[in-house]
Amino acid sequence: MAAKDKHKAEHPAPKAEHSGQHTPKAQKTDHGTPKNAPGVPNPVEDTKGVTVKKAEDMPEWYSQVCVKARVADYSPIKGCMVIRPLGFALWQAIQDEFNRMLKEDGVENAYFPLFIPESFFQREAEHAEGFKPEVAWVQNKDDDAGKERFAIRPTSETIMYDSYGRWVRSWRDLPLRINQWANVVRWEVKDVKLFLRSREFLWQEGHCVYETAEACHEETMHYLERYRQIAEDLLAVPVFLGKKTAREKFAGAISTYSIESLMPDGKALQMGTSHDLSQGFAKAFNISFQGRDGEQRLPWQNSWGFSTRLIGALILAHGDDKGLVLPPRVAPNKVAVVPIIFEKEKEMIVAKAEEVGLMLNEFRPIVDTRDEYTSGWKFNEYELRGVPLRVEIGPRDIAKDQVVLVRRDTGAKEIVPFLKARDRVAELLEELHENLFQNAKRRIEASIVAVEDFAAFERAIESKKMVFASHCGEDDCEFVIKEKTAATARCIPFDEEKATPKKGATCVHCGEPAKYNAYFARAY
RNA sequence: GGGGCUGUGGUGUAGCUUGGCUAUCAUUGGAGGUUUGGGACCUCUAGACCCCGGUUCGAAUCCGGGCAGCCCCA
Repeated sequence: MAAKDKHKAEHPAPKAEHSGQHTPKAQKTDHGTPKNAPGVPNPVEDTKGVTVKKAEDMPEWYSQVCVKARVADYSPIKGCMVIRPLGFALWQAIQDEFNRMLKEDGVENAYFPLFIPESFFQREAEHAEGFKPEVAWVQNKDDDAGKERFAIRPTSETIMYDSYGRWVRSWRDLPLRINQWANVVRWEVKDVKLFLRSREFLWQEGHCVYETAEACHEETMHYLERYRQIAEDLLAVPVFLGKKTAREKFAGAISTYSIESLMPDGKALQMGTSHDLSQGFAKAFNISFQGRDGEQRLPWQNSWGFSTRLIGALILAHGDDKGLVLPPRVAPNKVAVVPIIFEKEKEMIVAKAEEVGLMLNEFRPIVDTRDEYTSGWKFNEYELRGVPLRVEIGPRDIAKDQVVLVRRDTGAKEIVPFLKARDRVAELLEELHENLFQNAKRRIEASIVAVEDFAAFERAIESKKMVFASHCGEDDCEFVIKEKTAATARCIPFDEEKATPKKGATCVHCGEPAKYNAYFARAY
């Protein structure tokens, strides 16, 4: 069908353009929405909607929502995924916001190679050991016999710091602050899941070098706060901030800090990490500088990252039995305008819908004027796809100079005068964000239980809760807890008061004196 | 790391136990018509046995291996 209508989807054409009269037949030929028009779906696959309830079978629900809402799709290779336009639009919205932050902070984007020489990995022993099980290697036997093999990056510390070693000479070169948007490969074998655990995923990784430990630590914390903003203010997913235990920290870091959330199935999800690398990599990669005093010194480094896993988080956190619910600030189309078309008034109704689309242009509306689908079909479609607000406009509304607004989160309908629609849409989108966030927050708070003995710990984990408990801080003890319950230490809260055990408190598992309080849960 | 379940048009399925003619049904796609305030209806049409090997006159069906998906345990 005509390419002309491509514009209708997201950029409604002015009313005047449609003032010419056509016969119904000609109209269909000239004005039908083209396949693959942006925003307007072309349902080539199953369009029946999600067949299981979220609360009853979340793994199946999650998979169906990803596939049926056309966020992502499976690929022929285990653990690899196709990110479809809707999923990628979400990623781009996250990128846009984070790039804005980077710019504000003065961190620059760059790009380093996908392949890393094996010898680079071995320079930092703990790092090499930590990533060993999941690195994928490239070795072409014909060309490279006897030569060093290459890793496909699971993370880029080593390849980047090799360059940094040559770039940093003087204190004047510091701080060196670079971010990279890239794909990485971690060869997971078990429990792969779209977005949440895949062999290849997209992420950003910031890698900075500082003159002093203080400056380094400050920015390590600053980016943890940036991640909180991305999760909570952009995606409406509540998180808590904390420090990883020694067992769970990044291989090669002295401290790892993370933002953690709890999904509705009781599983914790790490949504971003910021690592204080101290001087270990600087030593291993010969990054040094001449200080202000003329002495040769080692700099301090951090690295921080989040991935497309965030998309999985927002799907799990907000979706419902009808499908996806997109938090308004990342939704590529915040509004879907659905005209209620009646044959005899078709021209007028379609024109009005386009006028509404134009009025709401800042919200990138989908204006679905196709007449080969009924309005009921479209309602279901945009609900499945998670569009935050639906605007209905039919003959009754036109007669009364009004539109009908329907929220995706609550399903609440309201009628607003035509001229007030734009302002009301803006308000509702904000309310929607807040409502999603508060609902998730209440759910999470209700799912955390403080326990003092191990029997209660096991019961709580078994009933899909997150546990807050005192721990001795011993790696072995933490390991045994994992063996027994499959739960891992998620983080030690920042709040000193929360993190410090009561006087005389003992470890929830081994009974030794407690060193700190931490959150435990089964995790993705 | 261990165990289990599953794989048939784009999607969901019947058939498989007990091998046999043109692989069932619905939906989706295409064409046409009639419709449109919560997944409309009619007519015509297109489209599939995961891959490799074995047993057999004959395999979607039985056997072995592989690949992929899902679940449970650790």
